[in-house]
Amino acid sequence: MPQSGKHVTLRELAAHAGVSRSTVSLVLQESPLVARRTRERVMAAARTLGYVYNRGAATLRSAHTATLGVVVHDIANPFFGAMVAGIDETLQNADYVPFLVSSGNSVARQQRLITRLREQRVDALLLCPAEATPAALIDTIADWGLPCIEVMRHVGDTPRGHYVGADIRAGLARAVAHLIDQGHQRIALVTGTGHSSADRERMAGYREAMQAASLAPDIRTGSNDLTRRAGLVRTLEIMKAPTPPTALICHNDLMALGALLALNRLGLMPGIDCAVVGIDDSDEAALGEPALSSIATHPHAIGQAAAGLALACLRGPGGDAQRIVLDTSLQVRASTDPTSGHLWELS
Amino acid sequence: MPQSGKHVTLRELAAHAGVSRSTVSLVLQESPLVARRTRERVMAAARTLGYVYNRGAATLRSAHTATLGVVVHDIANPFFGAMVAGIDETLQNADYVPFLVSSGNSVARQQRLITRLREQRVDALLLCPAEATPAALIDTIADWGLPCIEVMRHVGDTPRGHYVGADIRAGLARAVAHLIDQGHQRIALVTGTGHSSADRERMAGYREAMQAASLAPDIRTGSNDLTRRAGLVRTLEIMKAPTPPTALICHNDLMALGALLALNRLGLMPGIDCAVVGIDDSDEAALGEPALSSIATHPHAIGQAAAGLALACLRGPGGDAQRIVLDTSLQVRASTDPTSGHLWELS
DNA sequence: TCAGTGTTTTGGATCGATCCAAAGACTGCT
DNA sequence: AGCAGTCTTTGGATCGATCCAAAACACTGA
Repeated sequence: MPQSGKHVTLRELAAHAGVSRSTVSLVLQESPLVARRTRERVMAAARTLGYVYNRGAATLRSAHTATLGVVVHDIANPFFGAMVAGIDETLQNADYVPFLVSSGNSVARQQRLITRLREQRVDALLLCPAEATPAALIDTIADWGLPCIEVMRHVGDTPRGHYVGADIRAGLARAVAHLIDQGHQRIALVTGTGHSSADRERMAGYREAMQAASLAPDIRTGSNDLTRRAGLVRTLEIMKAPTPPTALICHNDLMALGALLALNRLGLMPGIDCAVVGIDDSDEAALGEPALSSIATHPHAIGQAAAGLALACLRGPGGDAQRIVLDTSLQVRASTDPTSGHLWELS
Repeated sequence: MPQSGKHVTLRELAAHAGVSRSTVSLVLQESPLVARRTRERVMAAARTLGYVYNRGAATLRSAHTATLGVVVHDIANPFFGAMVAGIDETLQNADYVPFLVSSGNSVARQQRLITRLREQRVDALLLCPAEATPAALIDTIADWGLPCIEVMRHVGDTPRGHYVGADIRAGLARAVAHLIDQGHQRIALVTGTGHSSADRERMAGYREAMQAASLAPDIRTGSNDLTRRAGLVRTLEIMKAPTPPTALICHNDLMALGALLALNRLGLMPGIDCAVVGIDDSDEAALGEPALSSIATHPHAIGQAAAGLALACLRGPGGDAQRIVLDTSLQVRASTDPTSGHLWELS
């Protein structure tokens, strides 16, 4: 059936079905106005002709593309992998398609990508901003009239517009409390440069909890490379001090897993000689040896929430900036509590 | 400068710059026909008005969207993370934008996604087909006149159209030879269902090499879940036989890392009691303890090659189906050769 | 000054859908 | 039959760019 060669147009489809273009258009939009029998006739014709809807043409008139821009700063990070899966799932039901691009944490690249997305006339933007993104960007995007939702990170001290994230602060408080419970006193926080909102949130939650327990905060900022390798290298560095920390809270699971590797190399027993906590509770956290304690941020749910919020913005322009902050929870495993045993989680 | 509210059109831009629409159009296409001074005037006007090119409108006339569809089967797999980064990079230079979608290895979902992409009139498709994709799909896509490049996997026995992949077969031969060299005889291949082309290629390379050495092949097929968790579970199963294999070649690094975890749990020393080889040489392979030997498939380069080939197809329709197969190499590390020492690779 | 040549610029038609106001078809009721 | 009230269908006009053939312009040399 599907004709090779040029595309079938709505006009031809109308001719074939013996109705007007307008009627066909209504059918394609699933309008309730058109009679059932007519709709069926048109659908049948569409099938036999191999008609493909041309969203670009529709966009020109209706100013709505059924696409969403998604900008992340590191596509290879498993957190974003899971988040994107959540986004995908939610959009799927609404027949939206995501344009997914990765800024590689470069502001210049992010700028170019956003321009590209704007040329494509995406209906909305989900943005995990690159570090050092100028605070004005969000206002600029708002000026453009492009709905934008910041995810997990935000530029400036507090989200200026819509925001979806996780309650990292509470998570950190819980993690610190747990470590203190386990008898730790020298608890360090290993994070990025300290300038991104994600870093600041971690630092705030950590600092509060430490101060509440009258312990001296020990924050180790570094580069914005937040990979396994960075976790490894930085832990090697940290642990060679004369009186190193006895517990590390790492910026994310990747770095925490790197920290575990470092401890191994140093001949230290993770969880016994030094406790390690990650953030994200990625799939790998539960599997390792020792299993990694982690603050669960539920990336899949965050992706769903963000996409859902975007769709809501598009349906009704609504009013105020929404701020969705999902709960976190602490998964205690062997890397902080050797007695937690080998409850291997094989689903 | 950027006006809030409605979009500036090319028409307004032309009026503001005191030239005709056609001239502006030529400027935007960077045509050499227009005089330098005119071009500058138009560019300046574009800046002051905050003009944004409307690619959708352009598409309607010129039948070319500057977008590429990219369909992978598991976005969370680090191989695809790196591959997508390579694609992104190459497209960036050509001002193309990728539509990235994930089929989750479901044929039905893949079908829907491809329809969505077709509605968006993507100029070409990069496809890592879901398992059990009907062989006819590639022909159908060709009938549509949509250039398509299969990546890493292909439907049917042999690629029907353009294909970019890695020489897995040679890699497997090398891996088997290396293991035999290390004195192994009971070498098992742990792979997916055995039905995807990726599986078949692994099996073929493995079988040849084993037969060449007069050893009995031992192929363990299973589900098409190719994750760390699957590697763990399946290795636990495999190793509880009375005379288990002494070496495992796993479908990818994720599964191999899972296998290492399993050996740990069983109290076996990876690399000594049982050797493990992965495929992909992902970032994590080099970092673990023991470090994982792996067949390097260079996902970044594959992404670049695939995107490059797609762009080439678009420039000149060219002729024959191209088949690009990149070399693989074997990275020997402690998981197969304990004497390889701790040459920790910290770049 | 003018024909000849090469360089720039231009208006009208066009791509494939949607929007809108108004026409047509049908029903039930007087 | 005539009319009001629904339910369906319809033909322009339109969105914002590109394409193309032809017009305008700028030189050059006779």
